[in-house]
Amino acid sequence: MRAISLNKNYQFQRLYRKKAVGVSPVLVTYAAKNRLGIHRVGITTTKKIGKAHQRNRARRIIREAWRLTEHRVQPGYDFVFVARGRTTLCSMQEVHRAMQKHLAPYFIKP
RNA sequence: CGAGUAAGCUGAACAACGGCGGGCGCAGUGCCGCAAGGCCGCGUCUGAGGAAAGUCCGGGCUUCAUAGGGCAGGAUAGCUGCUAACGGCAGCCGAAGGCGACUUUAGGGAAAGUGCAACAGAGAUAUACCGCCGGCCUUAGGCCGGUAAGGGUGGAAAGGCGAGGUAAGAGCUCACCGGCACGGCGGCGACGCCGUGGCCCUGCAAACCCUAUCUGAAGCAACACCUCAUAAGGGGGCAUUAUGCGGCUGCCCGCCGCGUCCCCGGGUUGGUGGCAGGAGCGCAACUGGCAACAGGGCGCCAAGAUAGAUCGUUGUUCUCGACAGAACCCGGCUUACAGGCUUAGUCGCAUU
RNA sequence: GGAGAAGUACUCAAGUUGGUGACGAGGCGCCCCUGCUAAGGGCGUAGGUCGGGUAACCGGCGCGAGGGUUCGAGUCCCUCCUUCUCCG
Repeated sequence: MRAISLNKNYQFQRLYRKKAVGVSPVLVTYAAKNRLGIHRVGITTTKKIGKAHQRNRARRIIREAWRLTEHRVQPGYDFVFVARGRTTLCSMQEVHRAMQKHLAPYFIKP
């Protein structure tokens, strides 16, 4: 299934006000419950990371990691992933591992 | 073989599985909707660059009056051509550099006018400090006059250099060179060559300026349409129907509209078009032209997103992969860039 | 995506018909005042880098970076870099 993406600034601000649920050198994750019963995901790549090419690279890596993780996460939450400087240099597996760690409390219980 | 010059091309490839944007088709008639239609599924085609970048120029397109008049402002600056246009490109001219192939060049006007040239120096657009020469007074020396050859200062000192000439000197005279003016010849032209003349004219216009040419402004967050709205209310300033205010435009004219501006308050920040068949791309042994380019022929349609699509894993190969991501579209310029390839000249050495 | 503005020492900053040696303030160092500190007062360094000198000191380069015009650029022109602001 396709995830609805967050695009409005106030939607991002709602998550930024909370504490990050996971922090690592390659990824920062924010999470909040919504009442829609579906996933909504936003990706932030700031200008600090680099030019357009580096930011596109970081977005693709994060999006691929989310694609492999999505089926294990309980629906009904908003997530925001923030790329950091090292995200453009590392491999997808590193980001994938960091994301699994950050989202472990939200996994579907067996 | 070595060194060096110029121009151009390219910008890792392949396979499997999974994933993403767009177009087209099919299907269940599964879900939503009154409907148009949308979502889900399958198949198929297609999917970033030479700079997509910087936003430095030019144009298309759109709105503002139908884009109008004048001033101010801005831009360009050898000539001829090319182009939709340009500050771009091509060829040529002049100047500078290089043994050479070749490269670089904002390169109009300083006798239209104004301004600036600090410090140093006697003097900076006009000059006599030292010196040289002559005359007078005459002890050293002083005074008057002539002189720009020599010294010194400076980025720049009154064309350069040699000879004649002179009291000493000086384009004062002469030869050559340089600059200027006039005439002739060649060239579409910039300009070049030749002849004659006299020697009054420093530099800076990327200082003001003059001359010639061009120039209305804003920009796809433009703009058009649909929907919801921009409300109601409160406070304050200006104005009292135009000699006012707002818009087109920095100012004046002209035109259009009419109460207007600020704060509080509360609300909206959705959708569709614009949007990709265009000054389009590719090919060649076509025609004209030195070339830029123009004309014709054949073939092709090739991203169109809207938080923004090209990726992940595995395997193989090589030269081990740089700079880097379309956002309305084109033509240039500039800047960044691992490597690889091609073509055409030049110089040196060796051999024939 | 588009339209603009700025950059001068550690910080805030002045610098116009282009002219010597780049004002100033905070800061910093030393001294005085105090039992000690803060505040206050006085003096000083100007800061960086390269070269020379035992030292005092002298010279060159430096105004975001690189070129150009000029005898001479913080200033004028061109190209880049960085930061900030605005855009129903």
